[in-house]
Amino acid sequence: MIDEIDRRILMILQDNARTSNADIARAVAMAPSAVLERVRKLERKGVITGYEARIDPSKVELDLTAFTFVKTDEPVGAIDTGQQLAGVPGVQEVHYVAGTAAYLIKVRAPDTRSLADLLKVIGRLSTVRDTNTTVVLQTVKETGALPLGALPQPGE
Amino acid sequence: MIDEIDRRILMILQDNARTSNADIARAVAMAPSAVLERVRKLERKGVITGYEARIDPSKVELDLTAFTFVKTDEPVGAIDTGQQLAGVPGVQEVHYVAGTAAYLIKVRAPDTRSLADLLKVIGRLSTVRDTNTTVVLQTVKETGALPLGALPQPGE
DNA sequence: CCTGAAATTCGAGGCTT
DNA sequence: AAGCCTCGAATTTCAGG
Repeated sequence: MIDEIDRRILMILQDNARTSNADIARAVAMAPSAVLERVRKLERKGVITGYEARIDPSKVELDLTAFTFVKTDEPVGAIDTGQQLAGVPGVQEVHYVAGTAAYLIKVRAPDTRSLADLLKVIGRLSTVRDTNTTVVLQTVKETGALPLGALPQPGE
Repeated sequence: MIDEIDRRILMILQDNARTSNADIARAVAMAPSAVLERVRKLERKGVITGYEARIDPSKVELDLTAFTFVKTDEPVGAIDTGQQLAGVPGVQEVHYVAGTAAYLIKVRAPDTRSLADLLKVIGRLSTVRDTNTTVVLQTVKETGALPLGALPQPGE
């Protein structure tokens, strides 16, 4: 379904979504229009789901990152609460995780006061039992790029 | 430093990094070249740090997402271990978090076996004391887009 | 996957504040 | 100096073969 050339195109676009077709074409030794055709097909197949500009949070007054475990009352399998959490401004990610029915969410806020407000909004949702927040002090690495190349070897 | 037009441009590019200058120009009622000039300046100032293509993990055999707390021995303030963690293939994010000297990392793998391999590699790092992994069962929302618009209001 | 025409990019240069 | 505009050659993108 996805051949070696597609993988190389995906790696290039993950690294820089604005790489020109001409440059990609040179890298994979094809005509620019053929590259474009492959990219469009990858988009249609849902392999590429979009293109995002990455913004430095500190440059737009969003210095606070936090991860919050949200425990809920809802029946196992339902993700109603998840949808509600996803709709709260400042919530970047919502993952349903193993263990006690809970979500792990990633949150951005300008400061601790805003974070408190955000957690208050979440705490008010009817199915939310409690929350447990871990504040990030420093982010060493942060990328959406998937490991399309080599994965770690067991080693032994 | 960043005016209202810049904010609108950033919002558009966060949503779709490949939006043409012509389209952005229409949206903000300016000439395309002026938009380009602003984008270049935002890049130079470090506000825009890059452009990433988003790929559906399930379409490239990466169905497993996990968050792992990594406790270390290293002195407070050092992020040496963090750099090492960032270099492990499959590790997307590395955050130094409050509490006991620990990192929270986000990890991608094709399956549980690969995840185990990855955790084995991490466990072998000399400064790593132990790890605690939470596996994601379902991802409801996942975006790198920052909340540039409205943030949640306290409400009361 | 390649060729050719319409749309877009993005630099140069000029105008206004 | 800073910001926007118009203009035109290089590039991107789409239709068709």
